Amino acid sequence: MHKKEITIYDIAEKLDISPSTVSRALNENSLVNKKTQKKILAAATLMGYRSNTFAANLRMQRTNTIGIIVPRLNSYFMAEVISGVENVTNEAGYNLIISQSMENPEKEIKNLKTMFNNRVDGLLVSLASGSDGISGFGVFEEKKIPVLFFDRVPTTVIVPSVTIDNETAGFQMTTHLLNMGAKKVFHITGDQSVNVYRDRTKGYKKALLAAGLSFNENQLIITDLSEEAGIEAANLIMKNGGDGIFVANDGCAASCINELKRQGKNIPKDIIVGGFNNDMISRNIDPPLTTIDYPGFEMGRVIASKLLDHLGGKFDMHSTPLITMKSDLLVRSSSSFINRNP
Amino acid sequence: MHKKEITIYDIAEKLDISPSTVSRALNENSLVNKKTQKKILAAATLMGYRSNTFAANLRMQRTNTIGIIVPRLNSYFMAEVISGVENVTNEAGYNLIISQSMENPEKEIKNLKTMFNNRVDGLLVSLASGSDGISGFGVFEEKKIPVLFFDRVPTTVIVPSVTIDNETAGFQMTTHLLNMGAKKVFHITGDQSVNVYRDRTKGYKKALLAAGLSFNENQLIITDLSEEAGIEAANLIMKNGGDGIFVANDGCAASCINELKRQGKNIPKDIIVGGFNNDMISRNIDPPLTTIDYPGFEMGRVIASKLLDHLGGKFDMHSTPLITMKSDLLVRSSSSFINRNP
DNA sequence: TTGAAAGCGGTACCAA
DNA sequence: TTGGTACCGCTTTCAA
Repeated sequence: MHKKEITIYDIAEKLDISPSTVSRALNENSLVNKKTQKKILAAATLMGYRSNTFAANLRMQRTNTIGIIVPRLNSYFMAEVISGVENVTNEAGYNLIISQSMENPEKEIKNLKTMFNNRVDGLLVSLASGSDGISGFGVFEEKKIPVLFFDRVPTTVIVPSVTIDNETAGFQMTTHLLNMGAKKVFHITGDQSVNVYRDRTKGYKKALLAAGLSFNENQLIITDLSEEAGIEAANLIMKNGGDGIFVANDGCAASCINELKRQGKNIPKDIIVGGFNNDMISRNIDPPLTTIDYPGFEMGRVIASKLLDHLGGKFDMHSTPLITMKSDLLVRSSSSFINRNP
Repeated sequence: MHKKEITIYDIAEKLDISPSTVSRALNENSLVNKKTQKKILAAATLMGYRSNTFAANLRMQRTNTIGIIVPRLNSYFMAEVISGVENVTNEAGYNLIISQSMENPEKEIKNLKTMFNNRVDGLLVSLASGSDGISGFGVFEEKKIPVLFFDRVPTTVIVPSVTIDNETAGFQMTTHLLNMGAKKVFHITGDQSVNVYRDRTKGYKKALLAAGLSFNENQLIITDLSEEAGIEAANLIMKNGGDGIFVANDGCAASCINELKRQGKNIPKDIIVGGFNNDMISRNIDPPLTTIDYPGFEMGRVIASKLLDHLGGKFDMHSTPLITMKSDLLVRSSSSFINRNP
């Protein structure tokens, strides 16, 4: 059905040389004569030759492909990360194959299997909530296929991972809210089996403690961090009274703020709020949201580079498994009287 | 370095049967005896066999991989689309390889080449601004590799594509703004060589005409639709005076509204505004933004299904090349006095 | 219902 | 610097 593909044999025959030489020339192997190479390259373009990756992969036992599995593709943060990853892998001539676990550990294992069967050279993973980061990964270890975790990483084992210091960030944010005068700070967060949320909560509690405040269980609101959850949490806070909120992501913080406003609260006069991620939304709601700058694109570039460097033998990921990236507290009007909009 | 992989030959040897039979059994070929098959399957799992996709691909001349090229990965809309695509392709056992053109036609061509060399079975493309959707695509046509365009599609040729009716949406939005009492409606949009923006502008002009208004060149503000562009546009509108704005995306609309508010304007009292896409941000700014609901996830599912159906021979994409999806006008407070927040 | 064997298109070792 | 050739692992035709 397809027109016949041109192979190195066709080129070899036409030029009356051996396939080995053609192969070498095409791969810019320095062993071949400059003139022969030029001739071969010219013939290749002329004949419309394209290399067959599969034959090469089959022979070389590698694929030039790296895989990435994320909990969900459709978040601003993940989109940024993937953009950063693509940027690096594409540059380096690697293919990127993507899948999402939909926050489902079983689907994660299924995706893992697919990646494995597709012989990815390396894997980037951000865990589904509820996943331990162990089940399903054994095969990769056995076959020495490098796996690098990022953002949501396993915590019961030490494996190569890139994160930010969520606990410190949570501590900074909470301390900031307390410093701005909040007396009763709520914390809206996600599934505590996920390291990022658990650590942010840890930082939150630590900050309360450091300020001599006791932690009250009903100030901790555990949700799925959706827009809807923000609204429900707002209602809860209206009922229980509070003057500060630290939300573990910006989208949820935004909808929470809006609900509070609808109910007549003034932000930041009555309640001050901080989010997390520095999503586009944090800059554009009213008032602009104090948040933690968590640079997704940059993280994407970092994890891809680490993995490729490891594959290239430039350094061993396992020698310094735990990498922490910088994150920053960004103070905006939602938590500050001084900068508040008129 | 790697532990030796188990192949069908290993299984064959162990069971003292031929590789052909093993291959058949593994592929659930009905020719093989049920008992033999059971035995083979058991041995395969026991021995830790995994099929080598490359050998199979090489032999079968197909890859079970589809490619997607988008202008930019890091937008809420694209993230939704890709999520939808992944959903379908993963379900169907296809791999998804992704790349972004960074709005650069040359990079688009490079990516096209990579996809081609990787022998993708089919390709999904949303064009870089400035791309004609022709250069670089010839090889796909020659080799009969199906290419399906979406959102940003070629306009000088008729090729399989999935879009929404941008002109009608633009017309609806503008008409709505006029109906709500706006006398001078600005339009902030993107590169007019891109079909989506050009068509929205067409709809905008048509609506003005239908309302008996003449189109004034300085009411058309062409930008890159970034957050910064929204701010600049706001300043321009402050200078020239206007009481309605139709912005071709929500992010830019959001920052524009915020700048107008900073300069003392009341939305919607002084100026009413409409956006495009129904991004998360549109629901959470103040006031909530009237917009066009453009369901990205759904579009992702549609394009992936179409392409896979085509590959499966279920229908020919070329028989009905132009598919238009539904989009809806969502009226919110940014353009309506009645629903306005107190 | 099973087996033998010829490829698919490269790569790389060994010889020349 | 080049050529000959075995081999990567699977699928499939033909024969048994």
